[in-house]
Amino acid sequence: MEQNTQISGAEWKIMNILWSTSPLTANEIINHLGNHVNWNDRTIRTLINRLLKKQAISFDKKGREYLYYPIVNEDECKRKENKNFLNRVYNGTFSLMFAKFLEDEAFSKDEINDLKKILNEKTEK
Amino acid sequence: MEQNTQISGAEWKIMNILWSTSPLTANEIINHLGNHVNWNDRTIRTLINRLLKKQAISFDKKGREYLYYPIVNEDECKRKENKNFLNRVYNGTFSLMFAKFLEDEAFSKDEINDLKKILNEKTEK
DNA sequence: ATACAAGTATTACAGGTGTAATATATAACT
DNA sequence: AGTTATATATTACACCTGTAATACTTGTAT
Repeated sequence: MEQNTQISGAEWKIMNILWSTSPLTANEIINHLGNHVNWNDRTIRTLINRLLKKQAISFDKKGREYLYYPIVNEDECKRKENKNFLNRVYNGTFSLMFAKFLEDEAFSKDEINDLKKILNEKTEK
Repeated sequence: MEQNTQISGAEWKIMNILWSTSPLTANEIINHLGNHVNWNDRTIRTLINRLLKKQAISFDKKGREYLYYPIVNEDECKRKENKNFLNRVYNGTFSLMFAKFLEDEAFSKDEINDLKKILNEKTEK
């Protein structure tokens, strides 16, 4: 994917599915999405085609179907989105963002402990 | 602002300025932005007008100038953006997002301690 | 070999966005 | 009071997005 092309909100749903399971046919993608969203099949196929055009995914042929798989790196895309979001909303200040998330989201004790563990691991390195 | 209207990436820059300092004239906004971005004055005025139309900001007249100020709540907007971002990129799983941010961003010891403090405060409540 | 079902490819269309340029109104100076 | 400099308001335009519908192709069953 050209470094300036961008994955749109709707397209992210598809990328996340393909990053977690691939390759998948269009129909399989549609089925996976069935649980989460309420889009027309046509719409999903449009999004798949846009991702192809953006060179975020590619495919191999299997009979008359295509088997789609990501060709952009998940970590890299998420990193880029993180950065954009942080800059856009919080002028790049992570602790501001973090504080606001914690304010609003409800976390169980376990989840908070997980976060602490993640932080501690970071500290040790 | 209607709850379905959205603040665009470029518009966020202006909202963040007005949330931190207001009211401001268009020229003052342009000056504040001068430090951060490289937009034509015309562009900035367009964005101000779009925010007016979206009823995210309003103004009082001062002579021939307008004094702009936000009329949407900062916390609420950021909360909404947080939620959208988290859902879009991480399927709503905060710890995934958190881990990835920590992976990629460079933090000083002090910053990490800040984060820990924020977490501890959350725990105590 | 042919028709059809089921894929893929192309086209549609309105509203949002980045990025300005042009037009209009008016406070203020002479 | 008329002119002008400077604000604001309107218009422009191409690309992106959400959301499909329609057209085209082709593997496969008869």
